[in-house]
Amino acid sequence: MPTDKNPKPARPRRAEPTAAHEEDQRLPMPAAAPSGKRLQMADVARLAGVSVATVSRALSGSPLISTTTRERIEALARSHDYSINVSAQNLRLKHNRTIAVVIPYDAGSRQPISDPFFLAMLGSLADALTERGFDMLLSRVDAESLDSAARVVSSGVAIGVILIGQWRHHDQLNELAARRVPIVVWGTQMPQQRYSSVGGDNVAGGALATQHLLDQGRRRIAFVGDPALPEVADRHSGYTERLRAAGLAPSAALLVTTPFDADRARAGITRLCEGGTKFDAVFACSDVLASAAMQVLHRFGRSVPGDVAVVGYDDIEWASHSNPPLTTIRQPIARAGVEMVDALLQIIDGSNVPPRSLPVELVVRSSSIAKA
Amino acid sequence: MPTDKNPKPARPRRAEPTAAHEEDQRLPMPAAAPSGKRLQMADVARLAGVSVATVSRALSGSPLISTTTRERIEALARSHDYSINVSAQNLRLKHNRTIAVVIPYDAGSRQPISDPFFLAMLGSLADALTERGFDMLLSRVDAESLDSAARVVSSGVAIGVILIGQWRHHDQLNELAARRVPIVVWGTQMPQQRYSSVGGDNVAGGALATQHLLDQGRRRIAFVGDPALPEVADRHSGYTERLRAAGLAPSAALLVTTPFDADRARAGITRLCEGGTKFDAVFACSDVLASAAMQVLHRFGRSVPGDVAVVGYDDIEWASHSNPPLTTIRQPIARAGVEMVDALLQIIDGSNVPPRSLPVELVVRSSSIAKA
DNA sequence: CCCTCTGCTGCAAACGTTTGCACTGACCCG
DNA sequence: CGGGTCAGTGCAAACGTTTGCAGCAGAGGG
Repeated sequence: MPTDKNPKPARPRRAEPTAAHEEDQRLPMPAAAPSGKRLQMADVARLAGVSVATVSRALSGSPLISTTTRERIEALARSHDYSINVSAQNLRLKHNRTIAVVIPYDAGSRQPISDPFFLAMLGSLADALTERGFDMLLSRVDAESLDSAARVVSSGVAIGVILIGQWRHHDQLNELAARRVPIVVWGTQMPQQRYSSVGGDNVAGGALATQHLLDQGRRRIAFVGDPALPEVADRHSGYTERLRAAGLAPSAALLVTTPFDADRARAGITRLCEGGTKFDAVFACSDVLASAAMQVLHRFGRSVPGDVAVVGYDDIEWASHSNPPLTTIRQPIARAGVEMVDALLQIIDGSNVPPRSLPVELVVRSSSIAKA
Repeated sequence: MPTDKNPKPARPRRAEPTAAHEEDQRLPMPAAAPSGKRLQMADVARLAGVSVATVSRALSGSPLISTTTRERIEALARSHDYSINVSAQNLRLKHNRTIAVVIPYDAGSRQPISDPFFLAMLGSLADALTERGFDMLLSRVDAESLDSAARVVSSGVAIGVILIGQWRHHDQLNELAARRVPIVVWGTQMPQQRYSSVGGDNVAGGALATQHLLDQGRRRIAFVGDPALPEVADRHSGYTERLRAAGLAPSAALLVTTPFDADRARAGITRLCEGGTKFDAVFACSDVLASAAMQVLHRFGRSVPGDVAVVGYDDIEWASHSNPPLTTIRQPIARAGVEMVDALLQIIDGSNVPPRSLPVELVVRSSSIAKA
């Protein structure tokens, strides 16, 4: 009974005639009425015989409402499956529970959304946000105009931004932070950084991988990645540091500079194989790159790990399924999601959150272990 | 000059005193004011010396506004980086540009969000939605109470739902559709289906894979997957159909029933290998499953493709990098995103969209080709 | 019997847009 | 010069909530 028997004729509100019988014949309506009309708080109030204020308070759990009334209203709302209009609520509250996750779309340095590591991170964030009762708005923005990411918060759609994606956009990010846009980015800490970041400990990761290869008796370790990217730079410094500690000099000939893109990586590694440089190991800055390396090596008839030991980075799902299973540096993906959400929430509360670095871990599988 | 020289003293609106100098000292404010105060349409109007109505029209491109005025206002808005309050707009317009993408979280039949195929689909949807100017709200909901997915639209947060994920929730979905929730699901068409779906042509996919293996001279083809899932059932029927056409009888001993989960798949295939059943090929219902199969086969000393040919499904990124590269059925992921968005938009416009089936394609790589 | 207090509830004013309608000049035509 | 059209603008009423404040009934104390 949508229309109660309450007289109250002086109610020129709006049409809403013939409420009931227009919900199964939707042809007459040109394009509107995807769902007839949704009922709102006022309807619930009428049904319950109370005012909207009471309904509002009841549903929000205000202590001002008696338990009996609250329960009656809750039951009513549920049975009519009423759900509160979030736009109106957000407008009134000047607040919401949405976090924007943006993946910069960088036409230049290719790391399209298909990269499994990013996608896994996305999953992790989705879980972390759901866990804490936030909605996740996923956006793809042009990396060149990152501040369009700020719009999502300045327009009140979301209360903060989590940025994942390889970045060389330090300055833009600093500017965003200066404009008080709550933001957390996945990446390495950089000098003069005014925004918050969460990332794996890339220096340690690079060192771990390199040391492991050295421990296997490898001496000529190729490095695959683009040191122009901050995270890769850190991994590279861990790499050189370990080499030096072992009394070895890093060789430029062993550096394969390539973005996080399988095709480009294959090309680079092919050049390495074709060149005269000898090498007995590869440290690749992502598992995708390591996979590319293994493919090329296979094509050149060099066995893994017999002739060349390979270590990757990230420990994506695939790493354990590859043939041979890939030794790699595990990034704490699940924890990363939680930490980023935590950090962002603190920033929104006004705290100043210093960059965090999460521990990484060497996962030894067979791609780096000589059978001998 | 935030406060203009316009007298207008009778304006008891709200505080907003000392507008300028409270934006860099935010300590006094307890927890609010993460960004001072954001300026709104009224501010822009004041700055421009016009009414809010004019600003609203100018920014929305109404033809009622003269070009000069519009440009002046646009410039003003941009320079003060004003962005319109979306909550207010949505409230007034009773409409928005957000689509919810939900990935059911099914504790039972495991296909966690880490599955690369789903993640790729997510990326595809993100791109398709961005393309068309929609925001994407990503939700994880318990598959058992799928109708909580309806809340997102009945509360006005989104105007429609795209559901991706393996499902055995036909009835719940029918009920959602009956409640006029605009929804599109990724999957196979089923009898008595009242909701819209988009999916690959699973029967054809199963047939394609099977025929290919038959063409390679394989006769005892194991099927890996769980035919209780509608999509897998279709693939299985394509498989049996081709077998029969070749004069072979499908054997229950060659069916490895397993969910889309690498560990469970490994266990199942291990049992197959240990059992006495002979087989010379594997058709796995996802690339992840195929990968698991190849691992187990390797462990049992059976070569791929020499002893056993393997064909997967999906053609995820990994498939081409595997060793040996995996023959597989390619699902048109990029197109899937576009089609689902299209379908949903049509539904929202009131059309009735029949289920769509997208063509799949056999991608031959070395995992199925005997070197002989 | 009056007053206060407590425990609920309702009224009405925001929140920041959009848009129907009314209005104002300017211009043109007869 | 009157009347009509027209382009451009402003007023004010929604949109569906939340919440400060006021009201009101009943209990209890003086």
